[in-house]
Amino acid sequence: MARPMTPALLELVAERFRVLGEPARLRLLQALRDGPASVTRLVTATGLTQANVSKHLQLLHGTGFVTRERRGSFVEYAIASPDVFVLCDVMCAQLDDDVARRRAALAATR
Amino acid sequence: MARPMTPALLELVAERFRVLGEPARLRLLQALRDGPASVTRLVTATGLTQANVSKHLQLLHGTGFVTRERRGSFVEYAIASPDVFVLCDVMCAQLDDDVARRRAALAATR
DNA sequence: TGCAGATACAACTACATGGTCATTTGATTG
DNA sequence: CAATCAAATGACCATGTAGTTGTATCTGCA
Repeated sequence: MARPMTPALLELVAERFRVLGEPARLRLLQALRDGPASVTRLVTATGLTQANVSKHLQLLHGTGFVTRERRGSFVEYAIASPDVFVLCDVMCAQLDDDVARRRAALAATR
Repeated sequence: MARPMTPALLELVAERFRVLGEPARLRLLQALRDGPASVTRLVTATGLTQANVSKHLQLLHGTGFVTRERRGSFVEYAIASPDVFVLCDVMCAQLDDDVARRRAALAATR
């Protein structure tokens, strides 16, 4: 956030965070970590319904988190950039820190 | 995302992304970047209503993004860890990349 | 104790969105 | 062209939540 950060820019950033703020979409990204996959492949991998997966993929693709490519009658989706996982890793680290902090705070009151 | 990533863990990560997926909350974090501030200070800084700011701060505090401390009759909120801004920076970078990619794709079809 | 400012909270409305179902579009093959 | 499989789309419902309004709680002070 080094730049001016206009409301419009802020909304764009928020939108991207919101896209990652859904367990189903995180599962899809996680599934794609092993490599590109078709929709049906992702359906079986995640246990979600086809329509549901398709919708989430539209969002992920619309925000540029995944790429889309036709392969015959299939459509292959793939991680656009490994940076997504950096975000997830930072989140996980913060999560751990937060848990530790809570535990410490709890211990202090005991 | 190096760990097992159970559904419960995934939900926790998603929750944190969702908290950052709101322009109002990003504005609050941005305002806190200059240092700790009371609720009223944040109200004037952001132009949001008091109740609204209070609610958002509850969420940010509940997820550990900000700390809370009473100072007399005021309550001072502060950034819990600068890591939040790392997340925002990565998002901004991805945003730029995505824009560039779109521009390139557009140019290719021209 | 009573008042005033600061913050939190509850109830409510409006809107966005996740999930499902049914249908449609697109591509392959016979 | 007909049949079939893959993927996308539209309609719909249910839920979550941002924002507002009004009120309650808490603190400091006269």
